[in-house]
Amino acid sequence: MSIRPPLRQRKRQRARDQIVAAAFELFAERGFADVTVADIAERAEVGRTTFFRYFGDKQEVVFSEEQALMDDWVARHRALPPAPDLPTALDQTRGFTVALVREMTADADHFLQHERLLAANPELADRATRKYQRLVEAMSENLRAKGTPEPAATLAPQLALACYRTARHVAGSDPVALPAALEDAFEQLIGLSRR
Amino acid sequence: MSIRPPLRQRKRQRARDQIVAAAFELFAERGFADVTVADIAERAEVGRTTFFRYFGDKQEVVFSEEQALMDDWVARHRALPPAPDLPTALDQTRGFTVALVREMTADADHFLQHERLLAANPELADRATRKYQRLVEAMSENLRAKGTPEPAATLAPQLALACYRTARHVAGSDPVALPAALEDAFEQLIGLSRR
DNA sequence: TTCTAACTGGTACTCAGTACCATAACGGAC
DNA sequence: GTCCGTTATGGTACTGAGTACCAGTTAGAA
Repeated sequence: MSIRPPLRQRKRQRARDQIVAAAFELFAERGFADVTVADIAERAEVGRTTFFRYFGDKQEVVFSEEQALMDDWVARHRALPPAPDLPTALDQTRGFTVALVREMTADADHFLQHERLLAANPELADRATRKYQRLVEAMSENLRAKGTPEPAATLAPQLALACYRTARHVAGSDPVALPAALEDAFEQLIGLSRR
Repeated sequence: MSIRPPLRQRKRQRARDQIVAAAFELFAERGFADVTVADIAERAEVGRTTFFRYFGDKQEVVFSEEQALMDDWVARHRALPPAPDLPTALDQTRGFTVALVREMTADADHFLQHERLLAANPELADRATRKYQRLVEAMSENLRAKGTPEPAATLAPQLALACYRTARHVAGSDPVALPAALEDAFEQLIGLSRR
């Protein structure tokens, strides 16, 4: 007896996959703004209503995969050892963030496709910002739970985000240059201590 | 002959003010989500079309005053002396940001009213985040124009934003505690150097 | 006064997102 | 297999944001 999930669940997954595939096809053809939810539903061969049952809004489908990844990384972050002060927390966050970004940019094509969508649609970039913000807050929450005092628990992940944004600016949308730029930004930040 | 602007311009300003006043009244009465643009237009005694001529969307009216303030602060930032390296840039940015936040929180009632709106409406908080991000980018632009090298030009303002967010988390929505919390966050950050 | 440009508000439209409902299909019971 | 409750589906109908267009009005200059 195989461990495959029940039919219900498989159907759900298939419908979801169809919607995502249809959406990305259409976005690539016509751009995010010129695709309606009805278009996506039609190509995915589901009702318009069904689309909204799987995704809260049109933007959400763009981040469907990222969300799962992020949840995974938050869980991994929870397993990290305690960091009792800011320098320790920052160093730990540095290692974690660099690893996260390396994974995010590992599939360069996928990363670039996503980048292009965000670059062409400010509303999507805003949504991405919101996602990052939530990730950072989850990291702070984890640190706090393991005894890192305030404001270090909040500050360390926020500083990591600052480094990430800086790297994003310096490296443009080059997925290869991004990890190195991120390391450099952290170097500059930590380098404040050796002066 | 007085230096008052021509009638056209005064009328424009009055219409704009009426819309803003009507909007904030209604938001206070019913909350942002339960007020339609048609409601605002009606109370302001203008057509629905006119509303959209003054504000790009319903959210924008919430930030109408903040936007003018920010433009002003960006101009002031442009007049700051050059900062040739990261420590200098960070120190300069620290002073600037603290002053900015002190002004923002000076009118405690106004600040709190705004806070409540953002707290109750995540979409508005997102929009605020976008505004901050633009402010930070403008600051980076200024630094770059005056010769601050990368990544310091990008990093310094991003670090300031990290401190601000940290302060926001620590101080909650207390406008009195916020400036002090911000100073503390900067202390922690700069304090990395004295270790 | 007259002409032009700017401003206005109305109509009509598209589309996102929500509420509701009747129907179909899964999956467990016997 | 049959029956039944739960869950998923897709359709209809609605609200409200935002856009395009247009005809009428008004400021301000000639």
